[in-house]
Amino acid sequence: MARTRGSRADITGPLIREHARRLIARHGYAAVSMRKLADAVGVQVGTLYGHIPDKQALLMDLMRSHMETLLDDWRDDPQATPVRRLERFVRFHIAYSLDHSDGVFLSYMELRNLEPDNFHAIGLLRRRYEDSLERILKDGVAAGTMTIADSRLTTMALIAMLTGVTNWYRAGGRLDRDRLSDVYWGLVQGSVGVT
Amino acid sequence: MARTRGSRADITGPLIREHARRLIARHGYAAVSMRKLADAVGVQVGTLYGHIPDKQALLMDLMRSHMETLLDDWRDDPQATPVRRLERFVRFHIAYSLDHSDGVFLSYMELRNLEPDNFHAIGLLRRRYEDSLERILKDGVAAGTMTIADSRLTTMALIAMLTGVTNWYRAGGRLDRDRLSDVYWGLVQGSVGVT
DNA sequence: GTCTATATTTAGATAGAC
DNA sequence: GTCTATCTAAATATAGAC
Repeated sequence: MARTRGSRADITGPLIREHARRLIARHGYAAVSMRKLADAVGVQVGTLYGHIPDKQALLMDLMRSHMETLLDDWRDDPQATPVRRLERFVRFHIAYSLDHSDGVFLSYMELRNLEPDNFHAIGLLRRRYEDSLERILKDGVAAGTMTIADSRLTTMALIAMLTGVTNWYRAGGRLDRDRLSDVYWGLVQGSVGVT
Repeated sequence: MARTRGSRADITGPLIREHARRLIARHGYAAVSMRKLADAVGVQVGTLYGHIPDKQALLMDLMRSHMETLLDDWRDDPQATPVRRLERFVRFHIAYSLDHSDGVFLSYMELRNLEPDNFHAIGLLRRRYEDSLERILKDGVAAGTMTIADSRLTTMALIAMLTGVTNWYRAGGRLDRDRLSDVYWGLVQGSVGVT
């Protein structure tokens, strides 16, 4: 039991990431000092550097893990019809965005604070996710069940529309989540001309 | 001609705002120091404070003037049909977003850096703009030329979709602006069930 | 109106004790 | 693994000269 003062090695690392995600999502990367982060976690500043090399690495860790979880959670079903696959994508994206709103917000807002190499790496992961949607749209056109003027533009437009839900939806509000997804799915169906 | 050293009172104020808009849109409010701003403008730090009270007032000035210009430039035409009014809104919003991309981006990203009173004031202006779109959608439903499950949600979804164009559109790219607006207008028509 | 100089606070990061 | 103490740089803002 030769423990030092407040040692809890197993949980401090995750705690730092949790608080950093929340604080940066709320106030922005540059506005969250290492001291404020340490205060939120309940440790001293120096302690942070036992878990992360520097502030930029912390941001990159948050963004990379967010994108990897997103890509890992989304599983397209190539057996289903394109329309059904699109519906699954819409409902998945909304649910994921609401369940991980801080991560979604942060990953979108803090791209500009990544150093060039990190920016490029995250860009590749984002592109993979976008492409998985574009694949569905192209398959829908090929199958004759969707009408789309420009699949790339439509991909970007739909993702912007769906992700925007994090900006105004508040739990306990006028709409419940199922109803929310239903309405969005209706908008998407119309916009891609589902027959 | 008793001018002091580099005095050019008439243009320094506007120059400060122009550079601040560009720098904050690119790097974020907290990341742009008054020194960096002064460097970009070509004056010393102290000079800035002859034109603005403090950094927060500068941000608020940028956001307020942006919203007021937006509201002033958008003129609905109550004589036209709802569908025609919606088309005008879509094309206006895209053109405005591309012509003022720094201002649009900044006004969206830096809301969280406004002090409470300022946040509230900007929120009211944003709400007025949103309401002008929702009015069109409601009129379209009443006229029987649009099918909309939830006008408020659809308003937020459409604005998010249209504003998203600033995130990926680059002048000189694959699409010209007219073609871009055409495609977006097609998406919007479908999503609100224009008959 | 602008510059130089400075007051004061806060930032990211590290060293060494426990 | 964590804390205390500290280094160095950079932040916002102001005072007074020209």
